[in-house]
Amino acid sequence: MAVTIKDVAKLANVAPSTVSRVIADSPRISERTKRIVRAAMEELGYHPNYHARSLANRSTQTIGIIMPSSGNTVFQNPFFPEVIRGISTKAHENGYGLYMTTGTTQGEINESVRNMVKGGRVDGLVLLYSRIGDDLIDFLLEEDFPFTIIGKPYKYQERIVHVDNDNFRAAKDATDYLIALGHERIGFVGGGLDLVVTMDRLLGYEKAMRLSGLTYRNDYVVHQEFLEEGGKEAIKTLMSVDEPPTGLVVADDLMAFGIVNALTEMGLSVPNDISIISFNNVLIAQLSNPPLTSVDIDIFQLGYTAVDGLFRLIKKEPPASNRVTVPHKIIERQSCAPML
Amino acid sequence: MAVTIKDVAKLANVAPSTVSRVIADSPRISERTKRIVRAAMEELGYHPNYHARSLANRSTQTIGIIMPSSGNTVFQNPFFPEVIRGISTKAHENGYGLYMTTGTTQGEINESVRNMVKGGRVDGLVLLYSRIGDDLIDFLLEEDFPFTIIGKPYKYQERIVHVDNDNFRAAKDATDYLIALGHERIGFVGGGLDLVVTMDRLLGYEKAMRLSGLTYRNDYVVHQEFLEEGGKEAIKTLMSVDEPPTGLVVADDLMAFGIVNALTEMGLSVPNDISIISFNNVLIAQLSNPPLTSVDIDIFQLGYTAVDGLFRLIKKEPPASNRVTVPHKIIERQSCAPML
DNA sequence: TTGTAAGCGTTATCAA
DNA sequence: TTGATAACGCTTACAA
Repeated sequence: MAVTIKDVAKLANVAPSTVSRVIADSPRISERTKRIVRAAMEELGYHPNYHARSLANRSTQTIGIIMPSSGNTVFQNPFFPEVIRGISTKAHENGYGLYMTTGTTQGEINESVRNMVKGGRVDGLVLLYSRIGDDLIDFLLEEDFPFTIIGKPYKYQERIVHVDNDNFRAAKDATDYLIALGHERIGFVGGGLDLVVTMDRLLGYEKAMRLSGLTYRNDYVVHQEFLEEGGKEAIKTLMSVDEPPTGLVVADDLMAFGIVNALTEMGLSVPNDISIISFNNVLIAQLSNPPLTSVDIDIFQLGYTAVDGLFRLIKKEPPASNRVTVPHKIIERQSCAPML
Repeated sequence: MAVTIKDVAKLANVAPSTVSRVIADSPRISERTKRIVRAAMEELGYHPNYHARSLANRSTQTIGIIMPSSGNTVFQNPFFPEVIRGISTKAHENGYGLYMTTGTTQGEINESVRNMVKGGRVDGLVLLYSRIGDDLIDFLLEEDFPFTIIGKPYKYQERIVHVDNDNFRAAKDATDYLIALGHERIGFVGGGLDLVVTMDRLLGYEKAMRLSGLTYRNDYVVHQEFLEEGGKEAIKTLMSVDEPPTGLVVADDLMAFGIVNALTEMGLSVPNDISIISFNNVLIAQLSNPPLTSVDIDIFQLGYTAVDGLFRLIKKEPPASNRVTVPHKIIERQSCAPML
């Protein structure tokens, strides 16, 4: 059996409560007693039991990370490691650890979130996605449980602390970039339509098209998963319409990469035949051939800031604002060319 | 205050212990009682408290992941997301969650591991690296705490369950591959010399060189961090010796990628001026220009199998073998050319 | 088949 | 400044 606070108390000739106070470095304990108790802890190799502590304390020093379903495929997209890097950096700065489960279905995810929350397993949650109609949000709000969202909540935006890019604007900028190069037949490749980020970017794209007097065509808009495969599927669809687009706004680098590869296989060239601008600016964007012009959304910062907000919530400090917008910027590389 | 087992007991008109048994689905409780209790749980929205449970139980249903120091930079290498993907898949299959802390220094890591272990925060540990002289291993062995290593332990190999590639052989294969292409001046770029994997691969490289009667030159061997930057540094050193190598065995794709880029900047071409074969076969290897010939080590499987072994340990099932070797294979792409 | 009661290892409250 | 003692919410002998 492990050594407990009682063993230490016995050895140090004090009460268990005193030991507890020494652990907490309470100012109401004499330096002398502290020394003695600490010596006893040292001698016995004492370490506080985490669960007993959390139970008495109602605090866990850990935050939960909720990923979109199928953690299995999610890690294939470099977005997630990078956002976790931001999260873990901030968490670590505050002595917090990270807990994550991966579920294959949304049902599994919901179940595991309920367990985390109701079971008191974590002090707060960061949601790495925002899906339209997600009932997790209602649940968390109802429970009054601290959480932040990376992305824009599909409702209750004033009530939910979230960190996001201005995706509408970013997509509009990206589209305008293509338009400025002289493109008129511009397509859009997004992720699932149930993701808020997809909607925002789609809207930004649409706005740019309309403002420039270009026609918005339904068959120029395709939705796929944020994976290389998704890109390949998307481009097949797009190239099969009459008068295929000459420019593409793609919501994810990995998808764009898939598109470039598929195009190359078809004997078409980027940017000579088709220009592509994508989102995220992960390493792949640099490595792609040609390197991709991509909208940098500062993924690390997204994660870091979300945790910052979460800590405020946990400490019940009212946040300055419920929404933090992380700036984006277009990184120009070689996947876009002017129309002749 | 949250709803507890007592509230449920009261509503269902049974003792708390009965409720507990229903949760555990004990066969010694009548179906009728189970129904009543479950209805009560439902009605009150009861969820068991995780910490109380773990405390009474001494089981946490979570496994800890230990990464090499500075989790901050570690996620930049795609090795880690991929290995975590394997880990999380297997963990999820068994209803386990993942806990991870990131430390900036080895001291911080050690401290947080001690806390996890002594504090009973996790049921077992997976170490994602193996460093020579790592005292974590002695600690864990001493505590008799379940853990597995991805890589080869630097000592006690018969006692520690670990999952590894045959890195000696893999490096020998890689070197032989270059030799078969006619290269004679072959360099080696590895990670930190304190990593066991580096040593194994270096030894394999050396063996191949000697067996083929080629000279092993100290100035052909360089060690750097497993990052793009590391690669750039390495190649600077290597190109400054007299008679620089014409072929390179590089222990990591990301490094190799850095090398290729640096070489390109110097006006040299891969594979025409220098052939490169690297390790890991992550996405970057495909994307690099030229695509890299790389030794696939099945990272996912490494993670998956390590957790499998860990569960055996936790359940005290003696494992078939303490060492599992995951097969490697060379994926040929376009970064190697024959010497003329 | 179910109830009683003693832990599990802390923290927090109230006295002293 | 310290000590008793009652929570915290659950599991598990031991009884019944």
